[in-house]
Amino acid sequence: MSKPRVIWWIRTDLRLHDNLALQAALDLGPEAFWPVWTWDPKYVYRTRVGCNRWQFLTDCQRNLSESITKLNKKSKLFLIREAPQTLFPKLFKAWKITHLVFEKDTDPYGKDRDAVIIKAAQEAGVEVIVKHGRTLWDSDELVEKNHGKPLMSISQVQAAGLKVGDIARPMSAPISVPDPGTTDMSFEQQPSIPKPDFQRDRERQDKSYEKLIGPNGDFAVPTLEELGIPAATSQIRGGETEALKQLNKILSDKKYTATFAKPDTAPTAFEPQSTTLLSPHLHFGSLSIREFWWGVQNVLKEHKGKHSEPPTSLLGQLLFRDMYFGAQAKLGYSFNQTLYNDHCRFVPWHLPSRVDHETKRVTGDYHIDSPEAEEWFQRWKWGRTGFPWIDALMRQLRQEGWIHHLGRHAVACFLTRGGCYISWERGADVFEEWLLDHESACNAGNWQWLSCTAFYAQYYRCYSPIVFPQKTDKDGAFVIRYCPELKDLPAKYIYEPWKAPLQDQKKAGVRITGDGKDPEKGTYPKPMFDFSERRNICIERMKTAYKVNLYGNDSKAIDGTWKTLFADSAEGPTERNSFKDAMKQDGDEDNIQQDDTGKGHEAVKEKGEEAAETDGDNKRGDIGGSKRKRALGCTLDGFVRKSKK
DNA sequence: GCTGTGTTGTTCGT
DNA sequence: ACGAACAACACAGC
Repeated sequence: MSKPRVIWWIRTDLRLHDNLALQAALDLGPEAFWPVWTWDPKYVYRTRVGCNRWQFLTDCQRNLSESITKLNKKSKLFLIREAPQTLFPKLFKAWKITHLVFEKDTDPYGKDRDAVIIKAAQEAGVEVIVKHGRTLWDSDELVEKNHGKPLMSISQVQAAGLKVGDIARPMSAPISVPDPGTTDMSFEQQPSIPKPDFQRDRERQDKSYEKLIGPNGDFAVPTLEELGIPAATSQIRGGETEALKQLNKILSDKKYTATFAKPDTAPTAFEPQSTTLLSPHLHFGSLSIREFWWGVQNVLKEHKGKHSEPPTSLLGQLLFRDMYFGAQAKLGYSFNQTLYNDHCRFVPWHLPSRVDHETKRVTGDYHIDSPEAEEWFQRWKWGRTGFPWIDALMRQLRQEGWIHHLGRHAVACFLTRGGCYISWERGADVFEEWLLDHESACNAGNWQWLSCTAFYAQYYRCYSPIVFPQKTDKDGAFVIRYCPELKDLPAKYIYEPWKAPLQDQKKAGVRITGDGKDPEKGTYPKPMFDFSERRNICIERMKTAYKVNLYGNDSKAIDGTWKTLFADSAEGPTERNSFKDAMKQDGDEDNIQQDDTGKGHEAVKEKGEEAAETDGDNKRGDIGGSKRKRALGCTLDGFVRKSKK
């Protein structure tokens, strides 16, 4: 038998340290060894990824490629611009591959894709080696030890984890890698079909597929320029080198590491942030979860005095991550949506997802059942709600790709059960696009947690956008950083600027006016509703939803007959009007839309959703951001661009 | 069936 | 600063 010719297929493990798949590949003693990344159109076009995460991903790829080259001048990350499903069969033949090695992926698409590749490899006589690696325990084993059920609580994770076994100690990075063999690419590239393109940030046509191995014929990592994506606005950078530096910084502060308690960290802190900022590295695998786990364990072993415990400790945070992976492992695609999800409570939120009942999956489009809710959603997304705490967080999310965990709680509660009564799936879509650390399992899980549809049920505990931030930031330094137009307002009004007398507004050079749709310079919008009124309405409705007690897989939830069960829970219009009257005091027109028929109101659609609904007539690039938002008569996007500077 | 606890609420009292 | 009431869910352990 000839010596192994091995492809190390990298997807979720952009690192050299503690890499089980890499080690398994090297253990084969290959005569030829290629580190390969396939440029999957599913990610390039069909996953919502903002400019900051594109930057972070390509940072990780470039850093890994450089690190490989340091080990062997002839080697690097071979980034090939084609879908793995069509590429690998050709590559197996052209490079005479004997083994394909990769880290086990966890999300439903990843599992489907890998099943296709494994089959193709077997047909080509290529041996496949799959190594679990990106979670503490293999999520499928965790489910098995949890009696075949999804992991829904931290105690279940701890119990099942004990049964699965010890968490492996991290391995160090290899000191050398074998030469690659031929890099002959004399086969046809299967053209990629870009439509529909979910990338709202894409400014120009994507060119990353123009040549199979890149514009210079060197397998290089694509630039944002090639992708047609504008420069990142975040300062946070990716790569294994960065990740290990950051981890060491955290671990060298032994007291911080040993006594970390999540609920006590401040969501208003910045530089340094009160949490580790390691989650994006866990997502892309530029940091090994075991390196993190055992690094903390080593500090705990030496620490004298009290240390924190799960679930609030650093290790507890990692356990929560495994919990969400363990829920998704069992529930599959349904975990990321309400309908057909038998563990997600059905709540008749506004703006619910459309579902394809054939595939039982969401289409990416949604029902605009209430124009008012759609407007609230847009104002939430673009940081123009008129609640400075919420707006500052949403602007931070967009600019930095990161917000503190408790900040995520605040905006998620506000959008769903504690304010807007809008489907958590709308919020999850926005987080998917903008978060550097977006992880589909954690995102879906946390949104269900915060919306009290799974994992958590105390819906009467509701975050106030005024009181909550005051606990850690009385003067609103955090708000002022992201809403600088409020910087000269007296501190006592910083979380409720609409209460500032006109004289104070004048002195501060800001007018609290307008509905956030077309903000004039020197203004900050009025709040889009009375918060305590909305909180009461939401809690009432949650109570009803809990009483009705439907889950996402219930036929009544799916076929729409749930409506009869919620008949007496309509919103009281009188309450709302009292707030609107109050807001008219200074003579400004109150523009909160009250178009109950929806007539004359052009629905705003997300780019990909629009394309998904129509039958593909849209030319790519036709659906520009500004055009899309003009449909609402709304120049929020204009505000966004301005604020980027 | 009862009781205590659950990573991360708010308001009001002392 | 701390504790209780608010109005009240789910689950584990007994």
